Amino acid sequence: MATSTAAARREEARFAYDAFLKECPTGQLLARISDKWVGLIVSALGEADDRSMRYSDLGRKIPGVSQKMLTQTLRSLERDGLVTRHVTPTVPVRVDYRLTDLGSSLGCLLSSVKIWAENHFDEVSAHRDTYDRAAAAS
Amino acid sequence: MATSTAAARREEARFAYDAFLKECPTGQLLARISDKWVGLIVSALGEADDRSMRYSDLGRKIPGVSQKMLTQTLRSLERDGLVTRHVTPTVPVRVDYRLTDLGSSLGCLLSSVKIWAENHFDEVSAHRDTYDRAAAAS
DNA sequence: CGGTATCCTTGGTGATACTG
DNA sequence: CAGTATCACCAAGGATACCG
Repeated sequence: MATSTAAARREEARFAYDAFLKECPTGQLLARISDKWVGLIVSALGEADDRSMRYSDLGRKIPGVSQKMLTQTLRSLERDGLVTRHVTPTVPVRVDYRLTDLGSSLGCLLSSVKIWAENHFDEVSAHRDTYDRAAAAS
Repeated sequence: MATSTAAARREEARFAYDAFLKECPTGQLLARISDKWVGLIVSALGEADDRSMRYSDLGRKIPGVSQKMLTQTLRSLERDGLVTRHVTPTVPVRVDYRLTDLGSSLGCLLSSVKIWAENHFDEVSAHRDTYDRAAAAS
């Protein structure tokens, strides 16, 4: 029936997208890396002394992150082999997360992006003002 | 009143977060750069011959992107001065988006990240398998 | 301290249709 | 062709409370 046209097309589109993801896994990985929290966590870890930090220190260093996202992101990073999780079974448990060599290599790139952001922020800001003023003048 | 404790705390937290954004605009910019579509669009544009592409070519080159997201992302990039929008008023209107020098400098960094993703994908994949097998063995 | 489980809101995202 | 506008949806993300 024609009633299922939209649904069918939708399913088809989703299938095509999934197929794309399988054929182009790089895009998948790139999307993961391009995650907001991944960038912040990895660069925070990269700036740390020993490339390692405690869970709560990370939470403090990255304002605005919830426990959930912190844990979730760290888990996925651990799964991807970018960080390692070291548990010290003292009385108050201590957990450290440390960048692996793989993670460090990514960390270098991400911190260069971060540095770019720092260096060009005022420039971007100026462009925004210009753009907004032009829009307001309409 | 005690009844508004949760709401108050929430508002306070939001305020603190906004304050953070103002004090640390770099994070804001970093979050914007770390957008999924920003990465894909900028690197697509960076790989183009003249660093410029037509709207519909971009849509075709980046599978899975909707018109909405494409337009929206391009607008924000234009606002930030990373791309320019050039309209050729022919009969079927032709619109080209081109990376600015600022955008190109970011494009270099993002494509290095993309290259990293390509080079290390199998490594990450291997880590994932190991991790998943360990989890399944529990 | 370092999580996990639960609920709930928000907004990102896509489908559709319409304009110039 | 290149948008804009609207709706509808679902999953990401945050708040909260509870374990080890």
